[in-house]
Amino acid sequence: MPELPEVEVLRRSLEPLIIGDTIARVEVWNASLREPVDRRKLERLTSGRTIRSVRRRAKYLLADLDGGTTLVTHLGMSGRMTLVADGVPRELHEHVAFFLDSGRRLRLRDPRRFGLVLVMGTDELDEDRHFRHLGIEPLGNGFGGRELESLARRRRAPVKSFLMDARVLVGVGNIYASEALYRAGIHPTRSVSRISSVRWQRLADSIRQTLSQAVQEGGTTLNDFADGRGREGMFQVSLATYDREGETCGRCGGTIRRIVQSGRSTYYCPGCQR
DNA sequence: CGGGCGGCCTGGAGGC
DNA sequence: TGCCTCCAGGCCGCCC
Repeated sequence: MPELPEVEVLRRSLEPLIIGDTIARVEVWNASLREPVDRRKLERLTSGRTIRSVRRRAKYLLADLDGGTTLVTHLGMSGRMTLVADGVPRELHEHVAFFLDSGRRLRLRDPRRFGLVLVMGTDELDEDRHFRHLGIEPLGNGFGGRELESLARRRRAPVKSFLMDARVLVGVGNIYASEALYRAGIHPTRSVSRISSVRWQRLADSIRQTLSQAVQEGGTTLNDFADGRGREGMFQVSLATYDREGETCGRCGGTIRRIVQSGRSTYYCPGCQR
């Protein structure tokens, strides 16, 4: 579910609410997420510690705690993290919760259990197997057409799969890959070996624009997504192609098509994308 | 090695 | 109403 914009929206919403608060205790009702949650370690490395910063890397949310540890969470496909008062009853599929000194709890709900909760030393993040292979942050410095073009050298994958490869760049999932390609006017099946420098530049600009706009609009809520206060996003209204098979393209009046690439749906406009 | 595919889960939608 | 199949925003390991 959540791609870069959703995790960034979540991060921004939580940051002012939880910085300076202290984790009093942790509850793990169901440890079987994508990887088993290590209760002992989680308890040992988080309880009694104050939250000093809230960051994002790729689609991971990172909370740096006192004592040089970082709490890592990933929402998988269906995860939602919200801050509620202690007294609010546990919701369906609420698997893990952090009770804070302020009398609130940060809870993780994740029906499909593709999410992740980990804790590690802050200095271990870069070498950790979840992070070490990750590519460029598309909203950070050092991302542009030139970088994309050089990463594509000696590869021949379809450009849509390339954009979704976390070793290349992070945060772009199935929705934003389709949307960015539409804005750049590039056909999703085009091989990365056959894209000109000008079009790489246009694609990098489109990725940045699409992601930034989605963050501004609070992310895309198709089913589950909400920020830390439970507010849903608005970017689904701005989607030009995603989940719009058969609808009319706003630019050329053609019909949006759906195809399957590497087992995932891709949406595009045959008139606008070459 | 790059790239495609299946599997991990549950729930919602749509067909009959 | 129920039952079945298909599909879903991520990621990883396996295979060719």
